[in-house]
Amino acid sequence: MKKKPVQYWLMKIEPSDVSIDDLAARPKQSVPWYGVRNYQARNMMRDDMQVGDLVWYYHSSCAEPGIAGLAKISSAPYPDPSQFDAKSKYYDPKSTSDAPRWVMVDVQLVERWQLIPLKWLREQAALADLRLLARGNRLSILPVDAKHWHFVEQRRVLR
DNA sequence: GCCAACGTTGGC
DNA sequence: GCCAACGTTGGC
Repeated sequence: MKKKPVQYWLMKIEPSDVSIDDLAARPKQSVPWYGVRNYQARNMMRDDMQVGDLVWYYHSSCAEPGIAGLAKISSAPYPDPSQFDAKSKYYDPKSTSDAPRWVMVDVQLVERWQLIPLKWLREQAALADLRLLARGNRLSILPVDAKHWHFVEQRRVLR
């Protein structure tokens, strides 16, 4: 595949599953992003992500939703083994090893941040069209525009 | 191909 | 726990 310039992503995870502190404590500070069962999110991992792309590690479904830190894509896409595990809640009986339906990537910690609350993001006029903030957004993986990325990069430490 | 029913997400 | 929004499923 042709190498693209670095791209930016937001990936949601429940901190009760793997919080940023859990990530920091893991071997290689890396986590396999298993369990995605949404075609749009899968397609982004399979077709668009490149090793080295940067990621906002986002805590969702918790008391303080927000961006918990910076991570990066640390592997090419590969089949998600949980789709073949009949005991897994992510088991997909329609998927075969010849034609795996679900893929995943590895995500590695770059830097823990002081949490950037969702509430703060919503207050920034420059982020008005950030996809995370769009009404009814439920996708667990979202692309982030460079302009939004850089805005947060400049402002997050000045809050 | 339509669309109602259902399950899930995720903020509050 | 509530509920709006959305994706998926399956009957027709």
